Amino acid sequence: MNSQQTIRLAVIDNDSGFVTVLAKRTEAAGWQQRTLGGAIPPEEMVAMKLNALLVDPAVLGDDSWSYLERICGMLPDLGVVVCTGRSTVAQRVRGLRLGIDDWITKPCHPEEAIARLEAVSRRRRRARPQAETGPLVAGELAIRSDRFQAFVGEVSLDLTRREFELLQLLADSKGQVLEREAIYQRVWGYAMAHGDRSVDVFIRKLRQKLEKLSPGWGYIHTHFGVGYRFDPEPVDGAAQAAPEAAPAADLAPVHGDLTAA
Amino acid sequence: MNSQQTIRLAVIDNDSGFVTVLAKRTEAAGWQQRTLGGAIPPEEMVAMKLNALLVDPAVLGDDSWSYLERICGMLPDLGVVVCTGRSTVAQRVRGLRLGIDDWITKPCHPEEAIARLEAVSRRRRRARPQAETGPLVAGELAIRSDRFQAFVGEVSLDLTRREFELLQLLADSKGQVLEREAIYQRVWGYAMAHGDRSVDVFIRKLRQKLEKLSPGWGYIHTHFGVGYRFDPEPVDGAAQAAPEAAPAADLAPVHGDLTAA
DNA sequence: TCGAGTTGTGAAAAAGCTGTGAAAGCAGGG
DNA sequence: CCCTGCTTTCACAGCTTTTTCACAACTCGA
Repeated sequence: MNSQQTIRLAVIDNDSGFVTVLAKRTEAAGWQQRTLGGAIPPEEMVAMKLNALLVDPAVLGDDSWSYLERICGMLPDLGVVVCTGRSTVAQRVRGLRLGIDDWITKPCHPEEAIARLEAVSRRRRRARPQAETGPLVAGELAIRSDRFQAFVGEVSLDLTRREFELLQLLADSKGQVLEREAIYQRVWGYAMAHGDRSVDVFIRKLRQKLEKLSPGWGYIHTHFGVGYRFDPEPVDGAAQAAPEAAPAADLAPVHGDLTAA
Repeated sequence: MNSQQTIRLAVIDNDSGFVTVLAKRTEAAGWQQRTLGGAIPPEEMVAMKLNALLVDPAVLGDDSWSYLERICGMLPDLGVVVCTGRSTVAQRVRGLRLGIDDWITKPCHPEEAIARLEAVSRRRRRARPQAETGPLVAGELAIRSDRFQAFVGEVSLDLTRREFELLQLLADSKGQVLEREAIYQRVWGYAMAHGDRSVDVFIRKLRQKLEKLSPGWGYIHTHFGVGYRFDPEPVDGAAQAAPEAAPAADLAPVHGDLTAA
């Protein structure tokens, strides 16, 4: 299995130099990073589906402790790393006891911060292999990662592993256009050779299987010269009386979007 | 069940003062600590069922890196904390990348070391109080963990220990597809070597024994390229109903499972 | 409208996976 | 020390999936 799953990181810090450097490096590593100006409600964090959080309590103000405690309590899957200036042993111990995973002292090398974030989310992931994240619903489709399979109603699309991973990746970034290289990198796990058509071929297989079980819906859209975008929409064909099956998509906001404000 | 299960810690260090203080505190905290004079084979570590390891690579000699790598690779569930003297950022990053969970610099306060060890071995509190929930029933099968055995009616399947543990793991996650690596990790206790076929072989043995005492039921399903899924379903002896029509079990919502309660 | 560059398709070749039977290793009990 | 079960390893057959190819169909700018 792909061990290097992409990490979704949020940073709460106002040391712009540090944050910038960090952003550059995490991006190069293929992580998705979002910088926050300050504390945001735990609920929003949940929606962002983060793997890791790097935070300087100095910017949190007075009740940073209770905020951190709330975060750690409500997001047991989130790896939390504190990176701040001078601190006492007692403070660090208190933080770690409270649920924080690592505590780094500034100034620190961005590379080390990244390595520690990586270590922390590695451990978190291992501790809870596949949390009960309900199925991802899109159009008539239900994507269930506990089954490595997608369903229309009760019927399985009968996807192979790669097909499933591709579909999952696309659906995870619903609405976003993904370039072939990026898709290949994330599904296959290594760089795409020039001229490789694998992605196209698998897109076709997916479309075939989707069409067969869920005609009346268009799921995967081609962006010429760019890549593909997943966005379930009822096919506008006037002839289609079919799509009376409730588009459950809206009922289950399963996936928040990191890029969405 | 107690979420704070006692931690089994091993320490590889020769700073007797530090080790002694540490031992005193961990003992007070109810941990089981074992101090080792130097490197021991990863296999022995497996046997010790450790949760955490505190190690000063200085006492490991020259190939401390490869040793640590081996440990981290074979015992992914082990929390590894390095505690040593001066080090460069590059060394720390290398260590963390390699699988180490935390890296502390000496001199360090024992309390902080303990807090970090705790943070590192903190993991899901799985309230799996299999405290006599009675035998787990699936299809014609009754799995009785009190007997380390499965029965069809009164007849024992005559499972060996590994067979039983494998069956129990699968049945515990009924309906879920488990990957080989995950299965191996949880039944054998350490990471699966690439190309190891043990899981497949045991699946075959289970299938044989199940088939013999409970023909007419299919229990273990193969997911090509992924792993196996336990889901008892009556086998349609003659060419019967549609093959792909999902059995009722599949329709159940992903969350709560009434039969488990 | 033309042409270079892209994407969709079908099918064959190559690679990879799983089921199986059997032999080789191992550990505990006579 | 030998026996006896249990576990691991091996080699191979049969299948499934993935990759590769050659072409047709299509898009977009000149």
